[in-house]
Amino acid sequence: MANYSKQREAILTELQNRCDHPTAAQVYEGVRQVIPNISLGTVYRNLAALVESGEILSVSVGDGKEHFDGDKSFHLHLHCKNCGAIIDSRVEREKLKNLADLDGFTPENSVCVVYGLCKNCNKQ
Amino acid sequence: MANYSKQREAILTELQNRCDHPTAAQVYEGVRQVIPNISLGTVYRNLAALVESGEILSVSVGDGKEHFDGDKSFHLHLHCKNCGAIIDSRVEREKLKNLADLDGFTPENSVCVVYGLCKNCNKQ
DNA sequence: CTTAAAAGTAGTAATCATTACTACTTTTTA
DNA sequence: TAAAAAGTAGTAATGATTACTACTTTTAAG
Repeated sequence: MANYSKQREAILTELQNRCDHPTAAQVYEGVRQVIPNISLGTVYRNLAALVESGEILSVSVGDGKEHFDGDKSFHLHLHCKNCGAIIDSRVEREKLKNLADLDGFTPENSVCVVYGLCKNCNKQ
Repeated sequence: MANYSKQREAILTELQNRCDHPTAAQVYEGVRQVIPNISLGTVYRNLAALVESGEILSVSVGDGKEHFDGDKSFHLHLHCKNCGAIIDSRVEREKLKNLADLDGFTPENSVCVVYGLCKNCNKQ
């Protein structure tokens, strides 16, 4: 039934080859090295499909752009409100309690979002 | 030095009086009951200021809009990918490990973002 | 094979949440 | 009490994302 296209593969590969959290536009720039005439719309459509199929994660930090993450293992995203950096942190879950000692990062707040299906939507 | 205005107070009150996670447009609609000619721009500006000062939280779930939360105590946000609902969950932190048993919510993925200042930006 | 339906794409136009801007009002402070 | 500072309403502009159209690639059936 199809979910193959060299564009989608290039997009997934691009995401898995980098360890930051690129936006759609950044993924587009990266993939253009391989497929020069790929369309930005194609990047958006395939990123959405990859999120939907669970192959990648979408990370929203509130900077107006959606970020994407090829690493699906559980980790925190430390977002600097000054420079906008998004830093991965594999802190033990215990430390989630008081949010201290995050490699020099000074935490102020945290927001956790769990994606899935609610009780009502589960029953169809 | 100012951070008073009846508009800002009305916006904060609106957020604290409701227990959902309204968007800027929804806050605007609510506050208009009290200040009918308030401007949408004023709502955006004050929401940003309230987030900056730490009085409210911004919650991004990846639906293209920013949501705001007057409840700053730690809790999970369960986001249904079907109906878009954002449900509060005060699950014990232990359960973060396997993300099961969230009141009938079927979890697929989770993303946690910690806001603050990174090591570099800390040193000015 | 080969051909028609299905799925995907490039490129462009449209949408819409958010931000910027301007003239005006309220608050502060000296 | 008057001038500077901060905030506001209303509108215009921005920019990330989505929709749309004509075209290409893939799939599947005879």
